[in-house]
Amino acid sequence: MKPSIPKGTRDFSPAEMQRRNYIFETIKSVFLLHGFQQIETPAMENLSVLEGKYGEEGDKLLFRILNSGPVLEQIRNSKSEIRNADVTEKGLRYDLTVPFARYVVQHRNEITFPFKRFQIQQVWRADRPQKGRYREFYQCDADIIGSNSLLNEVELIQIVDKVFTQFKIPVTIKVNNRKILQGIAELYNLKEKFKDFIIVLDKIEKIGLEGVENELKEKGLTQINIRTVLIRQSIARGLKFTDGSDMALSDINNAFQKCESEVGMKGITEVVAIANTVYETTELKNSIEFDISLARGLDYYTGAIIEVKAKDVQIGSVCGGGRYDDLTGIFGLPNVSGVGISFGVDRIYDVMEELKLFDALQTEQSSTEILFVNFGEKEEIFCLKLVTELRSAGIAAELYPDRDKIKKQMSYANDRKIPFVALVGEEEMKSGKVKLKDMNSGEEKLVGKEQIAEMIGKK
RNA sequence: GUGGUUGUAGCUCAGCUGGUUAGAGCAUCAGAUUGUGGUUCUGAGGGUCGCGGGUUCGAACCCCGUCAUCCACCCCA
Repeated sequence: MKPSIPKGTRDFSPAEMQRRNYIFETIKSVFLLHGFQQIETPAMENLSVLEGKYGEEGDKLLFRILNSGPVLEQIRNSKSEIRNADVTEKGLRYDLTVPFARYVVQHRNEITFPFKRFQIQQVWRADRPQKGRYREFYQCDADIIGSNSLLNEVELIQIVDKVFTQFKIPVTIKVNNRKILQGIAELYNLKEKFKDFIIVLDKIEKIGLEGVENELKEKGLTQINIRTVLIRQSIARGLKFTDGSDMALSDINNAFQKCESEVGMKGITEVVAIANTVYETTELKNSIEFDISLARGLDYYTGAIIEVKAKDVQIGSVCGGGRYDDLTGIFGLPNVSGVGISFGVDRIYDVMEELKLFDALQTEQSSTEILFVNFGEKEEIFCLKLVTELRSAGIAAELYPDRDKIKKQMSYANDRKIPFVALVGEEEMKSGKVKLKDMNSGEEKLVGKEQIAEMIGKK
């Protein structure tokens, strides 16, 4: 049998893990710096928790877990009708936000609000794999729940900027607001079909405003309306703006005002407030861009939405998030608003590799600083004592476990990029010295055991 | 779910218009070097050519099917 792993999953070898850990640790340290607390939730959730939270497409991409045990046999043998719930009642988590909402409701009495939590775990999607798209991948989420303040949005933007600055990945932070999109939907008389509408609007960059309107018409989604004239001008002019210019925004705001779209105006106010606070308080290293076509597919967003795209790398977004006003409501805890962002570690990895950002990082070296060559029974005991001493002094040391040829043991040290090798044979044991070899220079020196730490630059 | 790409040694690939024992580099192992790696030299092992069927005197190569892979659409981290 040829061994293989499921479609869209990957093994991570030591070299990759070192790089991945660097990414995890960097993100984690920024989260901690901002006062977030870590939690974990189970890989699987009850389907009732997951279903209907991610839109129609999301439901299709849920990994469902087959019920185990006698149930399966029963189903196979039964001639009666099989209900969905008999076959599967659990699913792998699709993101970290929905399980978090479930967690908050379940633990509401233990939580002090506003609750700032972060979570670093895998999620699974039954998508077709392709570039930058996997069926199992990690998300690093930071959410603030139980606070309506827009300062939270500001903080998330700061975190995003900080993280990608540390990675040296140039990014564009795109922002928009679902309330603005709702406002536009109102002007187009599309209030009822909001979901369909934003999916079409999302394509504006590819097919243009006219393309969007044509597609809306084709789908019978729009009615000709004087208001549309007003809004289409504003949209066309305000597709994007960067770095604080709010010209285009005020344009759209005017349209909202004339048409009395309260949500729309609220959305504009929020975007402007967030932008102003960011610019007043923070020197961003990356550019922030208002993009009216930014929609995001997840159903639960209601306010600010954020998406981060790496410049010069085509890979979709590396980070995304937004505000959800009533995600906990479905689980029985209404009126709790939250905002969050999610970093896609696997895509960040791909981007860093493409931009050759790992080259500058020392990720190849083994953690072991010194290897003791194994010469035989007596030497083993002698060396093991030394190894133990070195370890208690905080030096990563190991003894080669088998009495293999020296050549093989040296190759082992070399392959693992262990910088020092200690050779202790009969002669050395007699003299109480250790022959220390620097693997980079090839130099060898006889030293006393108390000098080892010094020699390998640990003192 | 729709469209396309590619499947040859552990890895990366070559293999002419179908023609005899299917090759290379890297990796592995052994030796040159019985207390020394990374360099060099010598040698060795390793392949149902994704799988199944068909055409043919003859198929890695052509045809059909199937599976896998990667890429694009959709959607997304």
